[in-house]
Amino acid sequence: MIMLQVLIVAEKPSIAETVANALSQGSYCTRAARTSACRVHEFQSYFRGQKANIKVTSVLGHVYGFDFTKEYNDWNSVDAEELFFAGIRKVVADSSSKVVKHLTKEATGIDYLVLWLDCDREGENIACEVISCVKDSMRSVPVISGNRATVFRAKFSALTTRDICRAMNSLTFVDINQASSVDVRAEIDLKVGVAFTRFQTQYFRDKFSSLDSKLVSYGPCQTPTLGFCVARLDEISKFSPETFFLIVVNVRKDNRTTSWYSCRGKIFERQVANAVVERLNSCSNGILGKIIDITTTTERRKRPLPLNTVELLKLASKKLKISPHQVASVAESLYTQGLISYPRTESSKYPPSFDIEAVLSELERTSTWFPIVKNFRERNYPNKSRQGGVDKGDHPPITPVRGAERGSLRNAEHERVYELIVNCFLASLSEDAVVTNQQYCMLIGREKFFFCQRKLTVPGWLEFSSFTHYMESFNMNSQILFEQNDLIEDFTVSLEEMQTEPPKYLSESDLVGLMEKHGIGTDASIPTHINNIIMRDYVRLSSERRLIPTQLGILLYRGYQKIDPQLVSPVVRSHIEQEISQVASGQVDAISVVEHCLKIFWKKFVYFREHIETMDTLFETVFTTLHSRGKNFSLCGRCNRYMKLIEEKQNRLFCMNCNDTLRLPTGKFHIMNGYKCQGDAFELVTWVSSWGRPLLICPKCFSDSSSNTNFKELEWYPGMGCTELSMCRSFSCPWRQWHQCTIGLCGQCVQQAEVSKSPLSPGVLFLSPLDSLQIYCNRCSFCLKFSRDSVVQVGLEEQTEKCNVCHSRKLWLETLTSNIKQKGCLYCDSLFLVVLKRDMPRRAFHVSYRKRRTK
DNA sequence: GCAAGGTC
Repeated sequence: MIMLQVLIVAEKPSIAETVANALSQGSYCTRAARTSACRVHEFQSYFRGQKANIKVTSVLGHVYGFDFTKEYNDWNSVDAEELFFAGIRKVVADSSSKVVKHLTKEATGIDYLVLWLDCDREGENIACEVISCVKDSMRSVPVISGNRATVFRAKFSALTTRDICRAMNSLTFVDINQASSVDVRAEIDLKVGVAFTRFQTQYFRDKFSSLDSKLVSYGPCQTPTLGFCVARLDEISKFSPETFFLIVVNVRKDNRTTSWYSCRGKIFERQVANAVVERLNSCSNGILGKIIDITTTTERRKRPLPLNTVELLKLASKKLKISPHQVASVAESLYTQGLISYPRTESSKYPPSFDIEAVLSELERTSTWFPIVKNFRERNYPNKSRQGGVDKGDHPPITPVRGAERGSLRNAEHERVYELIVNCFLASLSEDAVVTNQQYCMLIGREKFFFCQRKLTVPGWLEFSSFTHYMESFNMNSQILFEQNDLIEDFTVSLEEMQTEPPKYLSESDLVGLMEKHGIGTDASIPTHINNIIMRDYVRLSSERRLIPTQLGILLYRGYQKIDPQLVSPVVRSHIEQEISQVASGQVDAISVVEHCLKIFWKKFVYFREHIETMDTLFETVFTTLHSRGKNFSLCGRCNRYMKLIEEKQNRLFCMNCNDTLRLPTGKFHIMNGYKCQGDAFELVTWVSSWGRPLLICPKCFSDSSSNTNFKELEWYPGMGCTELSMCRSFSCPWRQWHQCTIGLCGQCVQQAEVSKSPLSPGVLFLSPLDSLQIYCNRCSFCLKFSRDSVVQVGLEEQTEKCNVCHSRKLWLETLTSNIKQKGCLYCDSLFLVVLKRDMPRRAFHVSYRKRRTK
């Protein structure tokens, strides 16, 4: 009988292992694979009635992502509007380059492929990515549906052995509609996000000098996220505080003072409040208060639901003051250490198969948790978790998996997040807390006053350390002070003047809640979006961890609102989501949705670009415009007027006349009076970079090409500015041939190359274009400065006459003593020895190197 | 350099 070859692919390594364990009843072999994370678990079993060799492995999330084709990557040559119609392609995601090879290798010769991705749209999409990776390696032709199918999809609702086996016995097919709905979302997000981001980044950077943001980004998720923060700011600033009054009666009884408040509540008119107080005071002599009513009510504080991701983010931010981004990262780390279950889940209900007992015994094995769990059990817990909550099926709620001793984890944040997760787990299985409210009502004259005593009669889940601070609001030990019909003699009446308070800025926890409510981002991406708007400097985090919009954030929001409020509205995202859902359910085809949505956003883009000047007035109030800054510097090639040099984080030249901005690199600039670029007639400038070497550049050529060039990684040599960086568009420009300044190989470099066997070619010595009494090497630190006390001028021979011995170009020298130009080689002639009062470095090496090279 | 979505 032929043994079938079956490959199962899961979305992540942990699920691959769970599946292998369940299907093989625990007897499988594991081997390493090309990607250390995606191991392969093998066993023999039956597949569709035949004996089969089954391999289970995984990918690491998406294998591919979308990007523009290469020609669209240049910010300067591509108009942002074109991006709406640009070609896009699927490219292997950064982290997945090994995964593709891994899949093709493992799929070689297989008969069947079983896709065990998470049961959501993204999972369906990744399933298709896996198919495209393995289709050429399979022995059989990949058929994705029908009787002759060779590619199947496992749909599981829980990761229990029973459910995994059930899923394996009822395999279905990949849902192409769901998969393509993900591509729809990706294409729209990419094109819209990148087009708007590029356009507004360039627009604002070229316009405002004090705006140091490298990037002014726009995104269908990040921008509405910013919107929530600014909307709250608006609520705060619109708020006008109102004065109100509370009538308070302080009663003394048994050496204790209690404050009773008028049943009228807040009184907003001062006259009314004063009148009531006066009436009470005027008749206080002889008038007694009387307790006319005592009511006792109980209030149940429900235990928390099992923990899902969003809830964890909110709780940790609120109670532990750790940012959602950080919590997500700590939880991931706890998960990979095997301490907690998978931390990205929407489920808030334990599945029926969930083994609570197993978790409890794991906790009991540590001395930290043993007494707590023991105490917990002694109260006949665990209770079944609270009614309500959702079981999404793929991942159970976040719970501890293994006990950890206090102090044994990586750092304090790990400790606190782990403790919170354990506490939430125990709390979700505890008793509800019960609060008893005792409300007393007292009558003085015709006025009623109340006093409330709250007692926590059943602490329940509030006893776990993460929640104990709730208990502080209850006066646990208070005795009952008053009885029905008691008469009160000893009291004073007073008026408390107060003001209504504005809402506070959004906390991270509030923001997570709003994003979840409006469907902005997913549990895994919400922390990233929040982090994004902080990193881009649209909001700042206050010391109380509240999100305060910055001026930039506020201006962007106001600008969008002025031009097109939908750009910041959360509704737009949900509208797109609805259309995508129709693709997923097969009601509409993907292409028409992409076209439809892009058309809408393209129109928005065009309108936004036409009206962006309305944003200027907003920005000008806060950011300095280029017009009002800078000093006249070099000549513009278009209008021949002086451009202004603006030296900020991003150096720029700004032509007021042409209203154009040229970006310059970091460093200092000197003017090269009169020398112009042959290509565009802009005046050349000398740039002294952080390496301290002067470099001649045309600002226009530099600005046009700067986006493609990483200057830090380049080595510098004379003439590079206008030649080697291909900045210059003119081949006839003499400045491309800047080797007028070069002398010859650097002796110091030659020596170093000898010693270190460096494969790098040695540097070149050149006369500084700024000061002809200085000679530099373009690579090493060698620098030669002639003393002004003895040397008048040094220059290169116009004819490129070279030294016969070492091939260096000859220099002429004019000294104070001789007054005539003398000619010689820097290395080989004694001429320079006299003025330098030293020999040139490593001449012998220099010569030997030359000789060897010329052999 | 740019979006958002998975996962390490």
